[in-house]
Amino acid sequence: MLDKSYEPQNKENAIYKKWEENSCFKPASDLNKESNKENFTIIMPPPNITGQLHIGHALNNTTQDFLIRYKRMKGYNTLWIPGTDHASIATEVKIIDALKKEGLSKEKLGREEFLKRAWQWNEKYGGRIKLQLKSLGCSCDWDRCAFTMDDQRQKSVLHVFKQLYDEGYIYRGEKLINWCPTCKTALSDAEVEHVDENSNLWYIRYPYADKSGHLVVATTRPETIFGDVCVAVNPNDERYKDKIGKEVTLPIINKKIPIISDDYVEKDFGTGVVKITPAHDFNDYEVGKRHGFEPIKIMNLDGTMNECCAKYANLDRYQCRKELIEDLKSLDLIEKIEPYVLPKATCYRCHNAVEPMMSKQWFMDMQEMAKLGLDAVDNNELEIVPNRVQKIYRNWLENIKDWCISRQLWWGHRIPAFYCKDCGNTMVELKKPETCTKCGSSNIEQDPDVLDTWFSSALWPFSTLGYPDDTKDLKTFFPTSILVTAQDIIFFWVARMVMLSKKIMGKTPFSKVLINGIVRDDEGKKMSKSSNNGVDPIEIIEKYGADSLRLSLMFGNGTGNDFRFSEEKILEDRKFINKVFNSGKFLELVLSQTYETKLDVTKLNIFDKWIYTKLSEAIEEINKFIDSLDVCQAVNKMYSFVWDEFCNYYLEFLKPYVYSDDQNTRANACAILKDVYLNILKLLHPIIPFITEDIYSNFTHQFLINQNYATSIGTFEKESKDVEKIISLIQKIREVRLSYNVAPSKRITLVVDKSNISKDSLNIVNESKLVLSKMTNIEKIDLLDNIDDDSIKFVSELGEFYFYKNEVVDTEKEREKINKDIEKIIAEIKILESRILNPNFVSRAPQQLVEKEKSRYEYLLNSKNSLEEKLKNLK
RNA sequence: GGGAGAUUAGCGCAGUUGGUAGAGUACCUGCCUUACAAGCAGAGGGUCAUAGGUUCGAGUCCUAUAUCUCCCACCA
Repeated sequence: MLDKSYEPQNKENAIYKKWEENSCFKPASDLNKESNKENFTIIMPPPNITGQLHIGHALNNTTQDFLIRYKRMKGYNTLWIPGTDHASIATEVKIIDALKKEGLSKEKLGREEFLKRAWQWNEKYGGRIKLQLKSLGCSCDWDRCAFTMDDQRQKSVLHVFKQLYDEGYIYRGEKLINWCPTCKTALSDAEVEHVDENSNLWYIRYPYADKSGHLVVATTRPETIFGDVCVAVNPNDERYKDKIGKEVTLPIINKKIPIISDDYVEKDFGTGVVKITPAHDFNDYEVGKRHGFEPIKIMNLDGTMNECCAKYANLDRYQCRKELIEDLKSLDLIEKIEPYVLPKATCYRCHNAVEPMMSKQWFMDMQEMAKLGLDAVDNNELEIVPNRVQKIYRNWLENIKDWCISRQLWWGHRIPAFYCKDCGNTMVELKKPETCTKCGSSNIEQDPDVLDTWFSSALWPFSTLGYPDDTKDLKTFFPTSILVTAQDIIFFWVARMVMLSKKIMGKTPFSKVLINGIVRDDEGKKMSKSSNNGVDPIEIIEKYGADSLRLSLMFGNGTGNDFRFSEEKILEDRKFINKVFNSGKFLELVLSQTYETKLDVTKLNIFDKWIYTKLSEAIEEINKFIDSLDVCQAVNKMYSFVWDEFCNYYLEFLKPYVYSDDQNTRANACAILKDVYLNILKLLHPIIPFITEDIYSNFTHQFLINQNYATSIGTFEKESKDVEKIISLIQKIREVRLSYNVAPSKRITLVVDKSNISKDSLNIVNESKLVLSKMTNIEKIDLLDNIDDDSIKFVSELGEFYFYKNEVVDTEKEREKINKDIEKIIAEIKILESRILNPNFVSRAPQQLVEKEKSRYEYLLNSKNSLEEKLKNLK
């Protein structure tokens, strides 16, 4: 028995449990079942364990689950691997915050204790995430669930690191890198975010060393003057040509530095003179290198100034700036101060200012890697949907710099580099070496740093399948089929997976990437942890059910377009599920009042043939849409087929038959209804898995999740067209009844002019007598040889029909109505004339179209004439 | 500074080879018709941001402009 009404809240968890217990999420190959088709594999983008999932994750995972469920029913050997990401820096930031509240710090706790905390954190939040995914109905194989820090994934990371080191792609060196003084770690370029900040451009006087006056330097960072190695001008700048080679004296510390020329300097910006601080600015670093200057470090890693900065040593850089400006002012060395907006580099995790700093770090050489990534799209090994995103991907790879992969953090994969403390030898090994390979000393220490969290993510498509071990999974499921992800991690993640998969595995990790849109809140703002407007999917699921949430996320939103989330939309979309549920109730009711026979295909009436044709068309269209990853359109089609065609028409067509007095008619009608309905459940299962499973098992005592996808008995063109004509007749009758204000309860007579209707039309009308009377409240159909002049005439595709005037009446309404119709027709005639009377159209448009328009034109002219005549005869 | 997307009915949106603008929701009218009032039947509502262009024909292709959003970016 189905529930009294649609109430998903208490059922979904139980259904999910049943699926799990019955290994429904396993690939067929695991269960030694034959699967008739190839593999279909998705590796889930692992959510960070920093917190819980929001609606954006729900959208992402619903899309994946939709595809997996669809392919599973299509007979593919499907595997969806779930997992979570340790999110090195993000998690560490969170844990440090939590420690702060306890009055603790990372340092006080020590590395070992800190890592214990991190693992506890993982238990808690990783667990919550899994629960959320299950609530959403994700049919992933939990036995294969992976975590970027679990043993197998650690093993993958070590192997890849060692291989790339041995091959020379990974190296260690001192370079200018992005440093977060708050998180106290290096960052990659991708981890730096630029935000506009209102600041100033300070014009500082640098006196010439020979005291012959001064140069004015414009800078946004006055506090870095202590690290200046020279000042630069453009070689073609007439103002300064004769000054090149002279020296200026740095204020405060009175150090002499030369004036050099470099093309990098723009004549038109500021004063055309740039101070060069190689240790604290990326451009200056390049300029300094070109001219052979050693960078001078002036900052400590915590963002305070160091001993090079005279009395400002140990001041924070911003405090230093403030005091320095005051001091320069009192020395009359500030020419002027202009307000200036500059893009400030900030840390993508803590959002504090990032400093370029000289530091010894590990890097990955990206030149060759980038080429691999570009090849993937150039050779069509990788398709990105929507296509425009490919440009972003390509642009990033074309401008890539070496990747700084070491982080001064504790939570992450410890770099497998070991240093001999006696001779300084570096060894990269999977295990700590007992003795130094060079000097034999046993005084060996491991590098304290960990890897960028995205290093392990980059290996995800093969680490999850068991790399570096030669596993069956790796052989069977790599490369995977499709990646579904969000646009904002295309650099962090997608590009790096492609590069490293090609490098390590020799193959592109997936052939397609589907980029889903960004979820916004109901005010249109991006949902994110930082803006704190995220919505917990579980909250929504508890209120409306997972099916409602899933449907709402996928319905009526262009695939890849941004999505505006609102509870109102869920309420609207939930109605569809209610509709599906209630049509199931109807089937149940009808079955309870009859006995069932085997479906007799030879006994289909025109309505049955129509719905099967419609079902075929729907299946075909939906398949096409899903194959082109247009999930939105697929769901739109499901919606209109089920609601409009099945519920609104077919169920009504069917009623006279399922309530028929003839047992056989009744039994067959029920069997057909059941067949169509069960196929609809199959059709809908990928989008609303719980309710469809619940109803399906209620009728069949079988799992729906593992059934084959929907099929139809066939298509019947003639009957299908006939029924379309009946539908238009029904609509016409309803319209006419309403326009004459005939009470819905009033049963009236439909009149047919015997001499003026085709045999075919008459047959169709006869066959649909029952249906017509039920759906339009027609009492009887009169076939007459002569029609009274004052009968109410209307035209449908089946021919001309009439109502008796005394049953319908009201001349005034009639006149109004006819006038309105004529107006409409005239408008359309005008449009058609503009074409048909245009010789260009007639000669250049496709012949078929021309014919069609012409006959439509004829038809409209006739209709217009007869209506005008009608109007004349109206008394 | 560079790039991308958006602009369609009151609202939030769909519309892939160019061929008379679509569903949902809201509003209006009439219905508690034995699956469903979370429903049924019907009506109204749009020079598809603006201006040009290509074409027999443009929401759809091209070029500008405007507004909004996002991404990238070292002009000190």
